[in-house]
Amino acid sequence: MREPRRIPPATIARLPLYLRELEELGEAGQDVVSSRVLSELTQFSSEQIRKDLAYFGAFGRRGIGYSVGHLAAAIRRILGIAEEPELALVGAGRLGTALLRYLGRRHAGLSVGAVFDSDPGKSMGQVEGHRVLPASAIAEEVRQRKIRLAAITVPATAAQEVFAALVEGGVQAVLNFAPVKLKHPSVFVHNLDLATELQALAYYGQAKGGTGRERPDA
Amino acid sequence: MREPRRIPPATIARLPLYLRELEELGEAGQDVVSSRVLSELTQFSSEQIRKDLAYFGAFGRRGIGYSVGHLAAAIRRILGIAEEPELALVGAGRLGTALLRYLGRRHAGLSVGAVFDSDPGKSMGQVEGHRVLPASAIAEEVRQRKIRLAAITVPATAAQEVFAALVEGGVQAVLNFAPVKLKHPSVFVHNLDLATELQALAYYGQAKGGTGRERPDA
DNA sequence: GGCTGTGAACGGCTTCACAGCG
DNA sequence: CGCTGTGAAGCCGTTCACAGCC
Repeated sequence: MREPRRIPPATIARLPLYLRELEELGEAGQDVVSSRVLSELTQFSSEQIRKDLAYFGAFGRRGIGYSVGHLAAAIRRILGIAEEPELALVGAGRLGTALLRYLGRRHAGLSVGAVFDSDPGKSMGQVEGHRVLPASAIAEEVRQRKIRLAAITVPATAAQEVFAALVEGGVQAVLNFAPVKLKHPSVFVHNLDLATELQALAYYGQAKGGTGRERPDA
Repeated sequence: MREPRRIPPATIARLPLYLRELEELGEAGQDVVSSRVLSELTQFSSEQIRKDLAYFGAFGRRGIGYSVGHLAAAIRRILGIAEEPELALVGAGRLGTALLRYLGRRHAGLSVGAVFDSDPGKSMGQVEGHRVLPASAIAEEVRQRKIRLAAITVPATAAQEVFAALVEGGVQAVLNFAPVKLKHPSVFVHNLDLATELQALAYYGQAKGGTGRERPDA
């Protein structure tokens, strides 16, 4: 079975975590790894790991395990980070800068294609080594550079407008940190509000609330 | 049916989003809201909203809808943010500072109880109006102030150690941004690696990858 | 008539059990 | 014998359909 119409989103969300462990194993000199070992590292069941990978093909060798290097390369291809796609970042505030640092420090397979900010002061300068363009240039710049990925780290009031410009420029997938639910029929949006995450966390911090188990999805 | 043993995590994750819309409705002067209207605002189905709320009791009036104020208060109680619990933040870098700003700007129902950083320079100063304590003080400070919630925004190498100190201090729930999978049998952990999120996003930014639909879980 | 609350049906993800190779 | 790959079963959350109230 190769690449059915639709892969479970839960599977896609786990692939980067497998990749993270594979890269560590590779740096440690490991050539081969079994789903059992990956299971211990990631805390996902070994069957689940095998099933996730099987959606995309047969990468392992029976009786042996998976080649660390080959599997990592396969996951990068699947995720589309093998060719280092460019990311557009809108909002060069604290959170945006934090993201730029993350990407600069670790090699995630993503490059920063463009950084935007509506603040003229920031628009003139540089942030984390990237030139900052004015928000008014979003649509054109994104289109010209054929950027498909974007992250929005602007205040709530600006998010909708910025999103429209990104969509106009042809962006295909957006990670939105602003506390506004963005939606579009043909663009993938992942809304990730940090305040909301903390509020959900609070539930599990209550005496009676949490069972002590880890959250199953993350 | 009132408060069964275990509430679906997906339900808990949606409650803050309902709350966000309820607060906006309240500021707009709305007294009553139907699950239909909440559905349009949040993009979750009205049945799902009703079912989520029904886990905790019957808050609505048939034929009328839900009282905006009462429902908001109920959700705050359920999440445990009615009494404004304190949060411990470890790591006063870019991301940590961004989080502090988020919490300062919006009233999320959480207060910042303590901020820690291993950098002596930061430990002496203030960040976003909060005094920064040395990482060595984590366990004792958390225990003394009875802090149950924590966020970790430190580099990967420090995360495990910091986590151990928080657990020692008696923390009950942790939001971990470091690219390390933290786990503990009696403490709830939500691992949220931003680089990982971006890598998963890349999948949906591919030509063939995404169907254009929004991610169902967020 | 409108809207909530909820058992039943449905669907999708996970777990189980095992067949298939090395 | 070890480990992968996979149909089948189980489970959990969402959707459906409707009863119950206002």
